[in-house]
Amino acid sequence: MAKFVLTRLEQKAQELGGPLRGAYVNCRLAGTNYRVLAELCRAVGAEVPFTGVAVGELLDRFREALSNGDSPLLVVLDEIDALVRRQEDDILLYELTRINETLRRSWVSLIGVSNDLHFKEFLDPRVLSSLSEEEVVFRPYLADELYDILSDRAKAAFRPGTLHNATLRLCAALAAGEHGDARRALDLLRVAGELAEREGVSAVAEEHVRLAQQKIEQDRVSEVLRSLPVHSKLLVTAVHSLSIKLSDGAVTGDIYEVYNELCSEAGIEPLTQRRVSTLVSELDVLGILNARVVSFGRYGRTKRIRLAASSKAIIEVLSEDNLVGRLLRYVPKCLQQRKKSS
DNA sequence: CCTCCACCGGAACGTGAGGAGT
DNA sequence: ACTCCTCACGTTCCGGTGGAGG
Repeated sequence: MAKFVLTRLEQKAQELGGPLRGAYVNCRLAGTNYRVLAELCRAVGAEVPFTGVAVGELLDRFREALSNGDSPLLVVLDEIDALVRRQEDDILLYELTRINETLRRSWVSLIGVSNDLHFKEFLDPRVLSSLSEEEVVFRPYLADELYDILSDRAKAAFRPGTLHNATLRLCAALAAGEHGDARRALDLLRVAGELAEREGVSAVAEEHVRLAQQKIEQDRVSEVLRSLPVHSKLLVTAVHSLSIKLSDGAVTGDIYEVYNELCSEAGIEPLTQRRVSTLVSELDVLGILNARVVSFGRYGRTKRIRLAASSKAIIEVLSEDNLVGRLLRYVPKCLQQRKKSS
């Protein structure tokens, strides 16, 4: 969205004869200060390597490339909160807000986009004050608005009569229920359309939308599972094999034990429990696992971990991996012992 | 009310890969 | 060839903690 406005703005500026350059960076995707800055450099035509140069050096190059051109630069930092979160190192934002003091012919405008309304609390006060901030809050789309957007697009993409009103309403309602994300609603409609087409039916029904929703989620999960590093795959395998016996979720200790067994079975050096703990948290965020801190009082405090992805998807995707695949049917020793003792 | 379990999760630090500049 | 950068991924160390049981 911000991207779209940015290109429109550039066009408009062109028409009016006041050149304007735009740079769009998604901070969460970029990941670090360095890479955000590197993208900004590229946007103004300075070639930089993806690693290897000091941040200060990048800043110099950025500054130089800017003062060579004489059109102002509009910088859009999407998901800017990702940049601010890891405290202490908001040098980049600080420098950006002060960069105009050293430029003569051009200047920089900064737009930060964030879904988190409170991210400003984490900002360095110096940054906050020099950002003569103007705040615009967009609320998420409501179902009705999504419906309007959808039916507008649908006119172009679907033949008349192939799309029921109720179908559109459902797409809009489902997407509004999540985060009011228009892209999500459009995806839903597109996939539902594809499903109906594959079935050879003439109209997209509500049922297709529900199927589409499932399919989108399944595809996402499979994709994530596939691209996981070995240790994470082993962890998922461990949780999976434990979930068969322990219906109400295993705890960190159990999982780490099984994970260790799997590692020696695969001939891999196991990671520390601390490391495993953060991997589990990451898998939680990705929606593969479900980890919740629980306390058993006297008997300690730990995380209860269970599968969030379907067992079917896990077996399907992980058997593609020839190292992890053959461990899927492995029955952990500690489970056998437990069966005897109970 | 205090203890103490079984971990949690922050912080600092180490290592090796990928690359620039000289 | 050598020094200097960043980043990803791990390890080590350690203070913190909810609540059952004494």
